[in-house]
Amino acid sequence: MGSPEAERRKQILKAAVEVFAERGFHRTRVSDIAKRAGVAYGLIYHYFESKDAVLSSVFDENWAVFLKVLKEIRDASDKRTGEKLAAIAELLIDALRVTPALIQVIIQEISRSDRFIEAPKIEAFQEAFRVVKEIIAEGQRQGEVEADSDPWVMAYLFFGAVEAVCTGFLLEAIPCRTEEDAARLKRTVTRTVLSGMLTAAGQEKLKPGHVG
Amino acid sequence: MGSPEAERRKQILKAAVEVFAERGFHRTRVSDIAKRAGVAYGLIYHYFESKDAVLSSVFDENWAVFLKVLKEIRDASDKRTGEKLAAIAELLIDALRVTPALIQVIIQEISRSDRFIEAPKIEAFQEAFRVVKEIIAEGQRQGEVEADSDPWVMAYLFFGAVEAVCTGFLLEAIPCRTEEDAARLKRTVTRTVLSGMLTAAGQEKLKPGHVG
DNA sequence: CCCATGATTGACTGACGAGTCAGTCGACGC
DNA sequence: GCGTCGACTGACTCGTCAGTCAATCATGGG
Repeated sequence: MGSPEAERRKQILKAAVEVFAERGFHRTRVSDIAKRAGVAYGLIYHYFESKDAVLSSVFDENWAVFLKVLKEIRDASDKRTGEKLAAIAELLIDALRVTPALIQVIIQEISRSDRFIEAPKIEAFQEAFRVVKEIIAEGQRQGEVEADSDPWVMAYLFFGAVEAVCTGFLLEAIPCRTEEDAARLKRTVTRTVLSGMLTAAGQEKLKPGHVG
Repeated sequence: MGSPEAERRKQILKAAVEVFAERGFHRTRVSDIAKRAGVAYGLIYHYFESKDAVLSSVFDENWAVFLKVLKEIRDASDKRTGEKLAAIAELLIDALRVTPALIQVIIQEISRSDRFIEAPKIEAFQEAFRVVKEIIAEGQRQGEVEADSDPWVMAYLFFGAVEAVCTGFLLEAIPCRTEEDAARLKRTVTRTVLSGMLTAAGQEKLKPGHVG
């Protein structure tokens, strides 16, 4: 369970994610976070430098985990390119169903928003894109991905498509409550996005359902 | 050129788009807009109800134009599904090159951001998605688009992919300064995204370069 | 039992910036 | 010339938080 200090910290971050998702970062007051977490106003400043730092921590700590998994997928030698990309899409769709508020905060308050333009967050985002680009570029070398498209652009297309689905879900335009919803969504996303990127060779031997 | 009043209004909106793109909506003060437009602070309030109303006008007026073109594309009886979707992608990529600041503001400050969750903007966005969905659904009826994927989800995938490319450009990760850049980008986007959605039949007779 | 250390509290302050408004200026009709 | 009307000005007001800090409480060690 970690030290009681670490628990308090988590408790505050959890509350912050909730209220950020509900009202947006700018409209939530620090007092809202404190109220939701059941702690005094001032305590927030015992654990965090500023309101911005709270949002930053939400992002940094979760994005690091995401990046780690992303790199594991990239380096999995037993997976083909299509499977790797499908795994990423599935990872994100699962995350969406399990922790929608967190995904919403990351999408709405960080990837988007003026804050975006700020320094180290861009770098963190780019790193994820870079990993996807590397998977795609490797796939091109293996003849599994269309060779004459820019892997950077494809990486953006891939991420963007998945992100849009997340947004659609958050807007309640795309249902994804149940396992079945999620499975169907994964199938549509992987089939549509991947079959546009993979060559015929790249589509062989994929698990049924991934493409086709 | 319109009445001098209308010109003043445009002048303020133009300045607003510029500073919103540079600093983000929340970080720009009304005085920044006034300074950039070369008018007095108070004049902003002669033409607009509030700072929010300025952003709202930026969106409303430009989105209406976009929607109009979108519907024309949908209703063009001389175009096949693939061509229609390609036309939309090309429209957006051109807009990106011609008015990057405007696109940035629409993406960052409206489609994203907490503001999003607010009332009539969602509806406006959904309307665009709906038009794309209608194009796709019609394509499915014609046998030009994969029949067993949800047209809504595909519409989101399509838009999201294009939007991500715009974001990549704004981040300077994807170059799109010259005509050649734009042409290459259009080709990659249409080829990748469309070939994932279209059936073999739907890919026949497309202009070379669109898919393939 | 007492003190020290650090978590915890919440009333308070100070800055910032949206929106107001009393007044100026220039054009135009009479 | 003179008055009116509306564009235009920018100093000021006023609410809203982010962030501070002095005081309190819980603990564990001596």
